[in-house]
Amino acid sequence: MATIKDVAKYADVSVATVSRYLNKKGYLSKEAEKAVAGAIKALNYKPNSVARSLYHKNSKMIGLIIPDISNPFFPELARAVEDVALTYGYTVVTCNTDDDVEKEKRYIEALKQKYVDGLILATNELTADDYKSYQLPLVMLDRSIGDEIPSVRSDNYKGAKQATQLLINRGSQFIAHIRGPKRVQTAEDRYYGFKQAVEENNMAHIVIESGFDLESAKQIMQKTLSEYPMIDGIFASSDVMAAGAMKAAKSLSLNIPNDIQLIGFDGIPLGEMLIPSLSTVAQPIYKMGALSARLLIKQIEKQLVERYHYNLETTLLERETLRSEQNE
Amino acid sequence: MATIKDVAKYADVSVATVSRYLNKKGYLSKEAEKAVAGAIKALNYKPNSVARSLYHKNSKMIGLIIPDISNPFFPELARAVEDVALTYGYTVVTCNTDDDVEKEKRYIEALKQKYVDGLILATNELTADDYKSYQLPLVMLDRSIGDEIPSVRSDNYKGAKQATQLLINRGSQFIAHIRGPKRVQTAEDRYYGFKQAVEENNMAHIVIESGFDLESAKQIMQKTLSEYPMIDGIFASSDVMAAGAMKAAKSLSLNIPNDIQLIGFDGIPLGEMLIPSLSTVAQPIYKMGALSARLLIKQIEKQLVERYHYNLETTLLERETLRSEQNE
DNA sequence: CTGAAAGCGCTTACAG
DNA sequence: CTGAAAGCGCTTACAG
Repeated sequence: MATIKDVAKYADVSVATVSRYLNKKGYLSKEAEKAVAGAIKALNYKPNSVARSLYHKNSKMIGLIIPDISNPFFPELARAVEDVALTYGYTVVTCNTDDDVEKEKRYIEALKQKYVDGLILATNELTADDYKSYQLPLVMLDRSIGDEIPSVRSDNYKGAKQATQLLINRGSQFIAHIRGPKRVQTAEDRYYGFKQAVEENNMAHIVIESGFDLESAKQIMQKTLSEYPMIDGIFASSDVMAAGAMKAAKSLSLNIPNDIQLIGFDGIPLGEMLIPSLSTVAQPIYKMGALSARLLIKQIEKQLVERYHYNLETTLLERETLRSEQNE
Repeated sequence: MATIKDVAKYADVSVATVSRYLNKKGYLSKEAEKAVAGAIKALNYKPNSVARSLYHKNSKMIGLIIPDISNPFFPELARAVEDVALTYGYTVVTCNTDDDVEKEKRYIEALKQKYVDGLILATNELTADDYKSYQLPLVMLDRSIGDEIPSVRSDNYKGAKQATQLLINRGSQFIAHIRGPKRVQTAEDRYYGFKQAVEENNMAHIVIESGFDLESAKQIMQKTLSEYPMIDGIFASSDVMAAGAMKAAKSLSLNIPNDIQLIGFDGIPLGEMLIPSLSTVAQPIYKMGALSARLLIKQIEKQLVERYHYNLETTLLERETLRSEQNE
């Protein structure tokens, strides 16, 4: 690979001149400009990013810290972050932490040693103080943690409340909420939205807790449906959990939506693939990813950040796991 | 952040000595060792990866080039690559090319400027010559391209043949194969496997082509099932396409597996979430990712690579879209 | 066993 | 408008 020295020699100027040309900084005579341009072309010269990094103490890389890319919520998010990053000339390094604090810390250390310019965090483990100690531009995705670190979330509370209300409007009389783990903020918010709606309507209900995976949701839902045959509506805290609930209902020969109406949360592609297709509270996943990337880059580039916290609207997607309006 | 100079000053030795300590190279007196260790601890010193990169012309980063992380085949692959990379101290940069040659080239250029150590390619666009011109350690994932570049694939031909044979054994009389685009090597291989099986059995069949997405598969399958009501078995070139076929059958009130048996390809988590759960030819996705990462790292570290080309076994997963053995 | 020096490929004050 | 020089934070021959 050609270096700036090779270009300078070829163009018969100094490396400083080549550098000025590259960065469009400082004065350059027309001749010098032409000579350098020619040399760059002739040698197929590309500036070395590592050398630039060393000088500038930046890397044009951002880190995306997520629990697990295999969880179907994250690929679209990751995709959005990458698309925006590419637009602004950044590269993204995705790190799967499996919700392991030590792993997360190690990853962040490694990234700092590489001069990453900033971090998007979609994990739940560290505290605001930990994060501040990194002295890096940051964005929290899907959670917030104090006022100082910008955050992008969707309105989990409101979406959950709407979903529950819809179940009620469509005639469910006894609603089960299968919620996610207590330590996960979004699971909490959704639970409170559910709670608000059932209480406002004085609705019979039950809340059960499960992991976010299909199998746990299926198991616990099977048990719950057997014990509480009066359940005729389910609000699941994620689409994958909803798929588990569908399996559970099927195994008990319960028909969806006739015997039980079902609504999930997230709006991942899976929902459409199910039969019946899954009604859900769709989060603007791509938008969340894109927005957090933009927020991060603004901070990195020291531009004005007008707003620090985003609570994005969700969309109710009525599909086949809900009875039609006529039945209201 | 502390630098090697700070450490040297603190320990009252030269930076060369600190460097020797860091790299466990060359002789070091016990005292020097102790002093340096103390200084590193006291200053919480971490070596700067960028400076190291500049000297060594490497980066401990590998690039993973895929069409689109949103395609459910890729997250698990990406996850495996990252897990193995982490083990060996590498960071992975995932790049989505959308099967766009220019985008792929730009990504690779950008990675080279950052001194990436090697590339895992799961894309279909460039030629062996393009790749060789990059002068980087390479592994082809899910395709192969000449003998010189190592490759990791699963045995698409054999898996497809087995799937088709299974459909036949279970009593299907007229089998449709919904295949992927011609330009995709895996789609071709699966098609040939299908072809071989139907020909060996003298089985009535039809082949239709579709994109790998749900919607195209559904549309074209709807049309095909209407035109060919005698179809009683479908082999889909991917699980997502199979989900589309399920939707199509459902829309025509056809029962799976009673009216039509169905088998997909890939073994992504989606298959289990469907109702009925999808029978499929499971690729060892995680293993493919892990193996390609190991192969790449071996090349990077100039270790002996015993084998260049891997054709991994698939596993037939019999689930609910196939009739039970009694019906054979 | 240890340090001074050169070099990896850039950028940017500084002097001219 | 342009070049020589110092510096970003490391590593490694080389000399002692």
